[in-house]
Amino acid sequence: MVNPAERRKELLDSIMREAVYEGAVAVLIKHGLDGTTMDRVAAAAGITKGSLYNHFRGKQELLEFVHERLVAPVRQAMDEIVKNEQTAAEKLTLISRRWREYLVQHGAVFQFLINDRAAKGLLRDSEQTSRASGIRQIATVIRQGIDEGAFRPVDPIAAAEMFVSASIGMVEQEFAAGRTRTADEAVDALMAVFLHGLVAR
Amino acid sequence: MVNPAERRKELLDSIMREAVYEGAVAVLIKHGLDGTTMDRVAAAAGITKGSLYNHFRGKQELLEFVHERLVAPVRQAMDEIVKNEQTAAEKLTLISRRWREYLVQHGAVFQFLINDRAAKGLLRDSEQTSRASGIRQIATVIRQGIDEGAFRPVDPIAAAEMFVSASIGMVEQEFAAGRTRTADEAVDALMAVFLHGLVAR
Amino acid sequence: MVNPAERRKELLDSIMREAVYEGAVAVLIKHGLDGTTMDRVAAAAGITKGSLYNHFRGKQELLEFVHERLVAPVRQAMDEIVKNEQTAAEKLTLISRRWREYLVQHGAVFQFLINDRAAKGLLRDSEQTSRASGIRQIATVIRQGIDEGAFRPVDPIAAAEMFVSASIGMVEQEFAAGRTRTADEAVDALMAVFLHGLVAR
Amino acid sequence: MVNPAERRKELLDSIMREAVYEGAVAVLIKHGLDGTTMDRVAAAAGITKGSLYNHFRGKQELLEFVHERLVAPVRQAMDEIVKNEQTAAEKLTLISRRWREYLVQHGAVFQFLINDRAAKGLLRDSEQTSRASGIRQIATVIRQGIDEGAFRPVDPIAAAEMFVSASIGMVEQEFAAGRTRTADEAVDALMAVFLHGLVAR
DNA sequence: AATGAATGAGGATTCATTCAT
DNA sequence: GATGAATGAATCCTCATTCAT
Repeated sequence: MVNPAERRKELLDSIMREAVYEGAVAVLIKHGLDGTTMDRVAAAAGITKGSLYNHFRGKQELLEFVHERLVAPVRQAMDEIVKNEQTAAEKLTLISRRWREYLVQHGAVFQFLINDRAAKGLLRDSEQTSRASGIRQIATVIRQGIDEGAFRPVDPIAAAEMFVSASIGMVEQEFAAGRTRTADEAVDALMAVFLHGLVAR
Repeated sequence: MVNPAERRKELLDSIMREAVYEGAVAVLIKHGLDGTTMDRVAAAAGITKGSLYNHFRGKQELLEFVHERLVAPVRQAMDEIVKNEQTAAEKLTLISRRWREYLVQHGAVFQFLINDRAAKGLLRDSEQTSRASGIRQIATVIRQGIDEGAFRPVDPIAAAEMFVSASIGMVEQEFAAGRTRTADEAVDALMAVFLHGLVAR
Repeated sequence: MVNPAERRKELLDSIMREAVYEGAVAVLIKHGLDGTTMDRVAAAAGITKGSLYNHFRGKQELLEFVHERLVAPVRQAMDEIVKNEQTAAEKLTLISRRWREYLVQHGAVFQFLINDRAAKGLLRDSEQTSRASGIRQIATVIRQGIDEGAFRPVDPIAAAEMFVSASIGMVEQEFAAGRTRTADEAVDALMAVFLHGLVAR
Repeated sequence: MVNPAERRKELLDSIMREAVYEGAVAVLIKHGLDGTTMDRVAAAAGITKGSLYNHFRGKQELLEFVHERLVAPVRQAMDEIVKNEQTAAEKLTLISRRWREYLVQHGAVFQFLINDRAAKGLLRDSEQTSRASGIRQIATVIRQGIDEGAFRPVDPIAAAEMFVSASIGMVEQEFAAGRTRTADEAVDALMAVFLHGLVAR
């Protein structure tokens, strides 16, 4: 298909992008989005600033690349879960658990990728898309639950927005307060409220 | 207690801080948090940059002052609602509605005050405190509900975190997507899920 | 009219602009327009780059200020000459001589201010205006000559463009070739051609 | 003389230089001299930047090559005109017309080739030579006119400098002002002044 | 207490040129 | 001879903060 020369080129390029990815994540963790300068990313990636600009058109493109690499696994996991043969409730629980694992694992980074969305022009599109697509997926699951008669006829979009925000919000508060919850605790608490509501019967 | 001279000083100072507040809000709306420079705030407040530093130790203190003034009314409203003689469910509904009104009303500003929270070092403490105190209040209400037997025995803190995040998240999504919900729609959707859960009976 | 404080402010400001002017001219002479960086101008003016930006919105504004200061005397001289009670031919001769003096005197600088006009966005408006206004003035004089019956009915604008371009062009060629003409030689040659043409009678 | 291998090399080389010429002109037109980077030229020529440096020592040499190719036809035309069996006045008129056609035709490019001459170190020599050689040719024609008794005994070099500068200057002003003259208008105006002068008789 | 000029430490981006493959 | 990734020096511009008047 491709000749060896091209293959090597692509390999080198992917190695490079890998280095940039890791460098950028390191910088994001250490200095925050605002402290993530091209200088620092280049240094952390072991290349020069000039080289960075040979591979990324600018800061925004670089950050979108990093963002995408960071978010892709979660998106994939969600895609699979949504396609499963499971009840809507089970799917929501699974999604909740996967997210939590991922958020906690990438803690310091998500702290910034999640929050700065609208604030800076840097990620607007990709992040907006990413959060929005998560919401769409969850809305699909909720709609499934409603169709199957398992869920009450709530507004699926609104409910999905709540679910996403609440999931992220819990993790955020833990980071902010330095508190910690086990995955079970967190997922149980979330699902308890979302599935059965606060009102006793 | 205080002599007239001091009194006048304080009066002048409060007038000045008022001007700064209004100027800063105008700048926040127009330029966003990132575009909110000391220069612009000074100009918008009708004073000079030097004066700003005579009244605020630095940018962070200034922004915290503005933030506090912005958030105070909401906090007060919440305090009153929490102290009311109403059921927990009624209180949550009221809080939800008040918030929504406030968020939508201050749209452009909250857009930034809410989002940039953790991202920049600028507001960390005050915002954290502010969000955290909201969560504490709501947790109190939820605990009340549990004690009265109206709510199921969920983790009040976790539930409060969800409630706050979901409320803000819904408004955020509306801003981001350019969509609009009426207050009733939004509050009904929120309360439907939080009070009765997704699961049908 | 103005209080002493304002007066001092303005004085300081004008001293500063003077320093910038001289620094900028020095840099223009030494490094050319392309080598005229904000850094170098600041250094040559004995201030810091930051200060430069407190007084000029950007490079373009700075260069336009320098350009204006450089060109103003010529424009004034021309205004006066045009208003004189003299024949059109005398006026053209006078203008030609004044220009030559000025061009030769400011040699190295004009070299750049004159040439880069359209090439860079830096001076477009002001220089265009400046050259264009010179052309307009000369066209007025030529029109006067025609009206008085002293000049033939040529196209005044076209003739003025030729006169200006030819005047500048001669000096340019001298600079470029390292040659030198006395003012008399140059003016005589120019006026000989423009007043009486090449054709013998 | 040359073996076939060398011959093929030269052929390839000339094809390549042709591509570079066309690419460079396209870039000059689209981005201006300042926006003419080696990257863009390489891309427009369909080769890689590295290759550019295998065929041109650097940017200056490349631009001088392009300049030369651009100017050659005009020079040739002038050579022929100068050698003609015509009166000096006829030759000047012809030259003026040819130039005008060429300048207008290559508008966007000349815009930069002409103006930036002295400003940038890029073309100094070649352009200087090119303009200087034009002046020499015209001076020859003027000298011819003087020798034949048709022209008055002006300084031929000075007059040639005026003629060249005035010709170019008129076109420049048209570009700058967005105005347009027909070839006849322009040539008539130019020759009217240069041949017969401003003074009426 | 007000002023506003001065500061200086960044930060994003561009580009001609080199060089290993 | 072609390739194109790497380089690194330059350049314009921003802003929080200080300080003499």
